[in-house]
Amino acid sequence: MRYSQTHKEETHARIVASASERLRESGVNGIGVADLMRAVGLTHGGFYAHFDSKEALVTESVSTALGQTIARLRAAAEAAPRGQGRKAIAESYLSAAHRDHAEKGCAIAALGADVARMGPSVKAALEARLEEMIAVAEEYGGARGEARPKAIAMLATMVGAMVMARAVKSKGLSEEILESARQALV
Amino acid sequence: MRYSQTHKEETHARIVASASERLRESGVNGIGVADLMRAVGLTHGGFYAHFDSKEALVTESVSTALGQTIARLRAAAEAAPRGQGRKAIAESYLSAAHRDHAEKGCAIAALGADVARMGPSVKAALEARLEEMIAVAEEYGGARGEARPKAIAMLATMVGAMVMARAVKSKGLSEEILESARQALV
DNA sequence: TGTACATCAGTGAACGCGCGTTCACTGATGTAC
DNA sequence: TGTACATCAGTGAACGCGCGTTCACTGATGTAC
Repeated sequence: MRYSQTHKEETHARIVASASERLRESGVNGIGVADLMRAVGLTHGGFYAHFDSKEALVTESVSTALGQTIARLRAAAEAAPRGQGRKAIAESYLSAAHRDHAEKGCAIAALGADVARMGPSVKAALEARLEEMIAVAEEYGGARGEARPKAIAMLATMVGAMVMARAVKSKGLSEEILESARQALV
Repeated sequence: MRYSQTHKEETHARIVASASERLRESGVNGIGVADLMRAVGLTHGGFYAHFDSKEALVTESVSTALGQTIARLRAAAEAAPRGQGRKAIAESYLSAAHRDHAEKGCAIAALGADVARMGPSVKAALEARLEEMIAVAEEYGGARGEARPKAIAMLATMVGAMVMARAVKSKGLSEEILESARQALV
């Protein structure tokens, strides 16, 4: 086919963008390479011309997904009135929309436990993005002193609340979990 | 074989006890029925005499696992000096040992995202145990007023910190996450 | 400008293997006589 | 007490299917002449 010089890179990016959603939706072991390729209109045979392994795709997908989440949190903080950045971040993350659309949401909440069972390169990719996330939370945290541990604890509360809110059956308890976390992050 | 009246119940319990560890270790889609049965010295054919489906085993396994976690947290709180229950719960949960042994740890941190993708009966089983966990956190939370939301937020912080501490590559950041969550839950 | 050719992104069959589930069967046991 | 039998927990082969990965091949393209 020999398209333009950037054609392969564009296809690669399309695969990652699509896979990052499908993986968050189904879990790493919940969807296969063939389905991930089919989702962008390709066949599975071509997969290994783009990635060394499924794990390599997961690595890129997690990084891409978290990059988007970070951008969203930063945008929410910047759009908020002065001094309200922390609150805006918490409310953006702890929304019903986020809970109901894991495929567009935080990859730590959706795939954190899967990544914990994978190799060091996936964990390193998640870690690099987590450091960016900590930096954002720190910047808008409004804490005087101890800013970094407070930023980390804030993220832990958000991630844990999202995992719990999704794993529970009753809508009432799910809402209560999100609201409790929001209150705690005032 | 026709053993004693309780023989089948004992085998059933042995399968659940073993599976609850293997599932936390590997994730719901990371280990199969045959391996789970092999782990207790049985063959996979007998599985459906004990459970309607793999999902039914996951339901029982999650409930059993969380029952143990709740007992452990309660024991830590009861062993602590008066007024130190909350701190004892946080330190028990946010330990390096817990991070390094997911198979013996909290099923919400290990399997929460998997449960979120499963049917209502698994979610209902997790929810029932989560309510017990909230009750324990509330009892020892030491909060005056707003005890329940504070208990929920505490659990969210613990679960999220554990997920993040396990998903990260560097030991330093992992420790920092646990320590930040401990500080936040003073 | 027109034609032959080298490139290489993507195809699809195949590899060995494990998945969840079903089912006819086995054989050690407690019970009935 | 001794023997025949009904029970049923557990066995293992088989179902159709999907898994991650490999590889010989295709065919539309940009380039060289």
